[in-house]
Amino acid sequence: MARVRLIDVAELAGVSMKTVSNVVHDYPHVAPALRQKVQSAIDELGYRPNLTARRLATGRTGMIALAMPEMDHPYFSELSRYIAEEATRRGYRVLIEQTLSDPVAERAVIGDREAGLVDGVIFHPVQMGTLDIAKLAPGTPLVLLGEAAMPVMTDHVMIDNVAAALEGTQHLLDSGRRRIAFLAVTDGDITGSTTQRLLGYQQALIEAGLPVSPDLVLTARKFSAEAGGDAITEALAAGLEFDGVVCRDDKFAIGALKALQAAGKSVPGDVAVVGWDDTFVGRYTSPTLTSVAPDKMAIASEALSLLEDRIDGYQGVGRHRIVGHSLAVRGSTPAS
Amino acid sequence: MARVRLIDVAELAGVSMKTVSNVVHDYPHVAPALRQKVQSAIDELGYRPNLTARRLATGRTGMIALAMPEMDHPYFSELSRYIAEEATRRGYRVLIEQTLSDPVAERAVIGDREAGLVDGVIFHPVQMGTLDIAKLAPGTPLVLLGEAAMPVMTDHVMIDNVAAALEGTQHLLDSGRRRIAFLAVTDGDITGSTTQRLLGYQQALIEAGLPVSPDLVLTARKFSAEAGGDAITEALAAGLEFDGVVCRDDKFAIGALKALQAAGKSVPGDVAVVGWDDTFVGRYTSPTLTSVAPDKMAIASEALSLLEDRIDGYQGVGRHRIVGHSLAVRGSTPAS
DNA sequence: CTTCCGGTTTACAGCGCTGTACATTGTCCG
DNA sequence: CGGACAATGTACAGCGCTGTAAACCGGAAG
Repeated sequence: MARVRLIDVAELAGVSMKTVSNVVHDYPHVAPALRQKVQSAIDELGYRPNLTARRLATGRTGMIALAMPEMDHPYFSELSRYIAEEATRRGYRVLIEQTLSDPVAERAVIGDREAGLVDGVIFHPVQMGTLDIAKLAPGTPLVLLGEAAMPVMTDHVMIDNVAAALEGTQHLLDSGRRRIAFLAVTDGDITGSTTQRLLGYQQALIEAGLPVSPDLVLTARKFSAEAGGDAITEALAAGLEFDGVVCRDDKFAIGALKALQAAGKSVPGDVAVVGWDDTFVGRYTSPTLTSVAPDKMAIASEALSLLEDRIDGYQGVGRHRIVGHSLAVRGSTPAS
Repeated sequence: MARVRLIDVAELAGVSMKTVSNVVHDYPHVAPALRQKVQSAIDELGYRPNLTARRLATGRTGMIALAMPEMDHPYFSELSRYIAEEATRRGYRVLIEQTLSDPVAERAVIGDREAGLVDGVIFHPVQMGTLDIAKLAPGTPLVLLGEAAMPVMTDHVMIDNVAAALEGTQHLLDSGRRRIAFLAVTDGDITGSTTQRLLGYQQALIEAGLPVSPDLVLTARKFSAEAGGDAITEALAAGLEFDGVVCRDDKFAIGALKALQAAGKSVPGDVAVVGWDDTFVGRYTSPTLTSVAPDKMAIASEALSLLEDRIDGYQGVGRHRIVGHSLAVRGSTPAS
């Protein structure tokens, strides 16, 4: 079962290696008869081109890296799916790179000690600032995902967080809610996401002529459903009154749902809840979860198309694509 | 920003390419002074080895492919995470290959037209039989995941489905349930999983001296939460009585939970529910979901270690590893 | 009949790295 | 002081493929 090489095929067919290569690549100027003969030789030997060698010769790997915090976070796994599909469509393979939000791992993703592995990188940073990123990756084609503030030299895809938060909050206002909490800011949260979402939330309140009360902006220990639930429980225990919650994250929303029910509050009767990311889980909580829904498919296709430009040699300044979002209205908010 | 090559470093340091290579690889027999000099040259030029070239020279790619039906199915995304972590630990990178349960895509995974891309493949087949697989991949190091019936030539990792189903059913029996349904068999389900789980379910009933009633084995249209829920709703409408449900899948269980509640049944009061796979979602349903919990981390590490053997040249017949499982008891079943 | 031309095909030099075989140097004994 | 041996270092041939430049060939044009 020794590997069959191009030259083996060439010898069997009695032609040069290059001709075989041309047949493999469907190069048009090959005489039909020869093409036929070469093809049979290929079939007979079961020849399969060695991609590594091809890569070394062409300098292209046909692979992109997808670097995300966690494969099994619903938002990222859903996004990965679309990116994998879009990449396949465009003829790329996807290498996964799980950073687990670790700064060292994030740095490794782009400042990798090795090179020539992938043609480009799609990266959802958590810890790294855009400046670090730009410094480490001056050459690599790169597209950033998420809410990192406008990088200067790097392409970037996101949704309009302010507008989305505004709409989510508005949805609660429309159904008559007046005391709406925001869940939550987190210590050490250096992502811009929270800030922007909080901004949209405040803007909606202001537009409705309502006061923006700092009490209503809750704080959570960390990013998890439990921590979100605890924040709600504590707020309730402290006597805070609210009839709606806008969450920066479905995980927080799920925690909130549980905590509210545990405290005897009905959802959405007493308190309505809006989540964020429209993940799979929200369809199976009870009640089901109303959630801001980024257009994940659009994120995937925009990211790939920006990346492909860069791979093809585009050198301009960072481009920023805002893709669409909507509000998936479900059981955790009353029909407005 | 031209690429820096090994030879550039060698020239700057005034040594041979191979010595630079030795320094890069921490080969022990290099004189400290020389090592130092080479290292500075590396740093000065910012040299980064070209992996593609290395691969061509060594014949090893340091990558494995992970082929799964869907990246965003909770079970698979959780498993992917562990596999990605384990692979990183062992120095491999992971290429994802999403089959979407499509027979053509599955075939492509192993019978790929190209070669030399990865050192090995971890594959969770859905459509392909083990015979097809063996035929297509006579040379590639390969490890199968899931319940494909004992492949002869291929390594394989799974949990003991019969035992796990038995335990899940027993758990319901222990709490006094006597009419336990199985959710569900599906038309065109050619996976062995359902069969084995059904077997364990029946065995538990027999051991408890209970009749095995075909009525209690429900049928679902397809694999989805909705279809699972519908099956329950229909059974209820047809007047079927049951006080427990063992589900072959968390998705079915989630659908069942919703359908039972919609029909006014309390869970676990009237009907207790056991799911399968212990996915993330089950922690956030209400009630939370008791579920058979395969040891996913063990699956990942066993799979990698079998695969590594094969990559290292092991040629024996297929080995079969049964890894552990447990029952994650939560709110959908009464404490027994 | 020769020339020219475009479509075909070939030979061969890399792509950047590593493994092998061999050369060199230094050290330790007898 | 010479020889044996280990420790270091080098030269160079590939790994399998593709790009380039050049050769080839049959027919249309002159």
